[in-house]
Amino acid sequence: MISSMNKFEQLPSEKQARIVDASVAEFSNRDYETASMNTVVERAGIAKGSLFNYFKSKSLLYDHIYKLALGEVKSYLRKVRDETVGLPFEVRLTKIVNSGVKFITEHPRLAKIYFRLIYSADSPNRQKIVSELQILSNDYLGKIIQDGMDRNELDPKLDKGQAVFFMDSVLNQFLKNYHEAQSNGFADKFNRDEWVKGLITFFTKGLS
Amino acid sequence: MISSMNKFEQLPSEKQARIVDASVAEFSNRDYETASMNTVVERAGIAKGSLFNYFKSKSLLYDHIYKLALGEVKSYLRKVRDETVGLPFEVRLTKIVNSGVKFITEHPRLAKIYFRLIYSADSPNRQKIVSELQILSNDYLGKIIQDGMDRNELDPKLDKGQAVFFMDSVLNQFLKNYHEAQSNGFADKFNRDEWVKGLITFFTKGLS
DNA sequence: TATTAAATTGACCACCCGGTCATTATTGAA
DNA sequence: TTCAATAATGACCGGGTGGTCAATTTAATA
Repeated sequence: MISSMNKFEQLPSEKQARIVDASVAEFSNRDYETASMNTVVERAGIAKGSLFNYFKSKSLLYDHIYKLALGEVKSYLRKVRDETVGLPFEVRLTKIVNSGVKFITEHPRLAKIYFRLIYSADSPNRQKIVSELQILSNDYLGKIIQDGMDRNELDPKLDKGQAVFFMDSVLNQFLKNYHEAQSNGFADKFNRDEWVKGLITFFTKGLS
Repeated sequence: MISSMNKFEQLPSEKQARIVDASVAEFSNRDYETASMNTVVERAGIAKGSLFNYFKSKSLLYDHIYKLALGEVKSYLRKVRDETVGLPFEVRLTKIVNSGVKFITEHPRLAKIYFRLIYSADSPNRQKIVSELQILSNDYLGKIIQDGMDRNELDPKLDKGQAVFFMDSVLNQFLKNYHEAQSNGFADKFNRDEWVKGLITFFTKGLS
């Protein structure tokens, strides 16, 4: 099967990089509807017709870009999970949070696309993407939680679906705030270690 | 001082209602940038010039509408807090969640505007609004938590700011999901009591 | 080098946007 | 009933959008 973005993949990689960079820049600072193909071609230094030759529509370009962002997120998560197999729940969680922070620091624009994806109401195919992410998250955090239950670090009678949801909510919101603080220059006001400690305590012991 | 929306306030209330209804409809199903003044005037059955006579700009109309939504949210929250003064933490929390669910059911469009406000990245004055909401939330949940600490139901050494953040993240995300499930017709798949019980247990005892 | 095939270009299209303002319709006082 | 003040109207404006395509440049073949 010939992919619909074959044309793009066959471009010299330097040109691909310019286009990806311009698209990431645009989709990270405007939401999907507002992002402009004109701006992308200007930044990339190519003609509009060329971009529409490589990607048949704005929506297909967006597909390429958000999948790229998600792929990077997944790679960070997979890495930290595999590196911490067998370690206690609290240690793993700490490393996961720190890995999230690292991702945000190293790929702030991809992070913004990721947060737009999970929090905004109007990306194309949003419903499909969100439910894919839920499965991903259930799988990922689900395994971490299951390991914790197997080691008797977590309550074995936990509703795993709920537990995943709770952790996911707090972790994403924390990282989103961290990301905003960082891109506003307030990152120093964030005592990260205090927050990570607080998160762990909250997850394991609650508020009482 | 003569308010800039004096013109609007002096309209016959039936006309006001039509305009508010049309605006709420539009701002609830498109985000700020994408929402169309043309659509609003069509729905409201008035001329475009009239709308711009009542509100000098799209942004001022949006101000009016989101303040209306926030006011309604606040009124629900204030009511349930005042009605539960002196009750145990868990009971209060349960009633707060149920009140949130009630709000979503009774005002689904205002709920959508509220969630857009707190989760989307691109409303006008977003930074200002979000920090106002943080203060509000700190005040509101802060008091609930403080009461819990005073009754020795919660750890008196809690970092209250963190505790508010954690609860806020989970509660908002839960209500947002509930709202989406409801507007997609999947509300019956949501065993609300199970979730409320899970939330309370998570907040008080954590996952272990 | 001559010829053909493929890639690149940007002017152009129809459409929609927020906002304006001269014109028209409505109102209330004399 | 006249007339001035006010309210309502919608055609119109400049500008931006995603997308197209005939014309041109570049690359490959012979």
